Amino acid sequence: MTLDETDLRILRVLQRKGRISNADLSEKVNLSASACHRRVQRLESEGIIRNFVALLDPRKLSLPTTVFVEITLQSQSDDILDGFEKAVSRIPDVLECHLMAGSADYVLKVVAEDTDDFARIHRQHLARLPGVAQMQSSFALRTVFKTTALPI
Amino acid sequence: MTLDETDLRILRVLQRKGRISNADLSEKVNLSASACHRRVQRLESEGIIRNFVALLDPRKLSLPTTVFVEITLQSQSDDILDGFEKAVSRIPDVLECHLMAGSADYVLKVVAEDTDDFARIHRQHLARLPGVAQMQSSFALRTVFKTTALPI
DNA sequence: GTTGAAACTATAAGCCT
DNA sequence: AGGCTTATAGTTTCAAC
Repeated sequence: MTLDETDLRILRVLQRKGRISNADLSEKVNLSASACHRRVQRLESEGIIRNFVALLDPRKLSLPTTVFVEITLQSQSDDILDGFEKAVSRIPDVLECHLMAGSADYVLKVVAEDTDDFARIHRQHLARLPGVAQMQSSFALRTVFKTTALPI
Repeated sequence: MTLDETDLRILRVLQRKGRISNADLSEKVNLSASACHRRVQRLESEGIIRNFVALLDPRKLSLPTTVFVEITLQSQSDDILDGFEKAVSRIPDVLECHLMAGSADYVLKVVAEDTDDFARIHRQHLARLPGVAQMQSSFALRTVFKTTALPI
């Protein structure tokens, strides 16, 4: 399960052009089409490549608002944490959930149409999350940039 | 540039399976292959679909550590902001940069191998960013979940 | 928006070096 | 492991409805 420089080159390309044809990819990494295809298959089956997705434009879908929500729980017992994580994972507007070190227990990344829509998400979903002691929402005024490409 | 329910169905599928064949996609959304293909082309050319990418497993690539970095600048003048944004966009370890309302000016999402690697990123890149007055880093202990699929 | 057909391209599997 | 060949499968463009 070790990655050589050719594997990394393949991954660097696929992180940016997920629908590149195998022929074009093989040319970019100086490999025959069949050898390249075998490597991509291996990277997929080993789970290095998780999946291929389309990235959509949040603004064109009227979801330009990103909000980071810091949450402190009433306690750090496993039951409370599990219950919270299960509940939060069911909210489609929450794109990320991280368990944090330090002050807050969790940070959520939420997308919304606007502040009103975030108020709805808050009322309908966030305010009903179990075990929450405190919640602080920070609005992004503008997303400067965003990438899914890991620095490899 | 208006999206009907079929467009949304196409987008919902492609957000999760970016390499699904047009034949399979057309079946899922109850459309003929050619009509489906035309719609996907339109969604791409209109920029609703930004691009197709491979999502990699950060853990398998030894990048399991996510750090949120809150940054306050020395001033909010356009020059300072532009200089900061230009510089931060050149750091490959920074996956996201958001201009924030409220206390901090910017929030960065950074990935690293471990705390030592983050120390290197901090020393090599973050500490050298122009116009920074204050910086506070918050480590994620665990990413509970993460998706790129917008709630449409 | 649908169907069907044609030319092209990509993918999978087997075999050789 | 890479590379080559063949068979299968998928894509793209066209026409006509």
